[in-house]
Amino acid sequence: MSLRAVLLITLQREPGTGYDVLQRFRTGLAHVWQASHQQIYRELDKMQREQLLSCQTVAQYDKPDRKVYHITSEGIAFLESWLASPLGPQPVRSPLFAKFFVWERWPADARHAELASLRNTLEERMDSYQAIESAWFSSPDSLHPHERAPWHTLLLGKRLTQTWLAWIDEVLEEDREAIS
Amino acid sequence: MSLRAVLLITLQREPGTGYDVLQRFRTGLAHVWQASHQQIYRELDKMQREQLLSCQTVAQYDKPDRKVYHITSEGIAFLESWLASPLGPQPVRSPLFAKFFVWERWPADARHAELASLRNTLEERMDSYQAIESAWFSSPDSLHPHERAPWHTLLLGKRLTQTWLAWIDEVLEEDREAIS
DNA sequence: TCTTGATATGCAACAAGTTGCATTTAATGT
DNA sequence: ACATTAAATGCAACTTGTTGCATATCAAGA
Repeated sequence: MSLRAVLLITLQREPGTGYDVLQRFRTGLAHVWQASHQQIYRELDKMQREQLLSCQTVAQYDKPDRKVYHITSEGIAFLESWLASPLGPQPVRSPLFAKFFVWERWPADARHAELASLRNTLEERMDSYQAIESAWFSSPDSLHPHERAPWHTLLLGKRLTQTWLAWIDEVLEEDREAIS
Repeated sequence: MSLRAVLLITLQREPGTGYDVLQRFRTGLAHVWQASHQQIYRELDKMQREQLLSCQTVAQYDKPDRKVYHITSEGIAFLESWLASPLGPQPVRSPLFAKFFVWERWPADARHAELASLRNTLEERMDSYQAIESAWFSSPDSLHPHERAPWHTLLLGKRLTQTWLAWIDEVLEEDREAIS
């Protein structure tokens, strides 16, 4: 249900195609939602059939058509009711922690590769958050109240990522000491 | 795939029934994995059919049978190969952050209810982590190296939860100021 | 006594997300 | 000249997770 809501949120700000949404998920919405193109296209199509979105097909000579989706009044109603109803707790599912639980069976080289690659992912994530911050929230004090809210989420995203990074470094350090 | 691995991990430590696993997910594994009883029962059954687990049906007079699952050598092989292969990044999906993106459309009372209930969930989570720590890791310095690893994950879980709590309080505070 | 909650298991239908495949055009790099 | 990447869309099959329902026993509390 949340994918729908996120699609409505971004299309309400600005109408666009499936591909446009995919790009937004990769850039300005990177810390909010990620989905594959298949999922996006399928959901947009379904939402159009359910009247939450309307679609203008823009023909382009010698190129495949662009399908530009717009939110409808039904879509707005759906979004408002989604906003009004509480989310309910998200289940904890951490395969990495599971691996830590069987540390003794986890081969050292696989462990190091895993943690190094995770560290890398987190640093890239940090960079992308930083990029979003520079692009949209360079002077937080002069933001309108409703612009401050998304800025806060970015702040939390950064803090959580930093907490992870610090922890990984501690674990790697302890592992190095244990070997020596 | 990760649910399978988690089931193998806990059943390798100690054989048990679906219900047993459900209890472990609610207590000692609360910061690692959570799943509903339906999911657990179905997956255990499937894994038995695929020879990753064996099952002893223990009849109990006047009570429904207990199905005790044990890991097989194939199950161990599966687990080892899961441990050896890297996890790949988990997609970011945060419906709460999405709500923050449309702050201006998010009714104030729904917002407060949402944040208060999340705060509550996080504090309960913190308590359950604390309970796990007291029960299993009361003296971290005297733990064996492979016992320290799961303790580390608990530490990270606590830190992440605390980061969330601090952030929520900041947001609530700013919101109160904005109203006054 | 009656109800609630814990123990213990399961089916069926559905929703959400992944993986693999497939197409066309244009631009850019080797 | 050839290969790759980006732009742009989609289908089909599969896996994973949720929701609603259903069953039976036992203990404890109102």
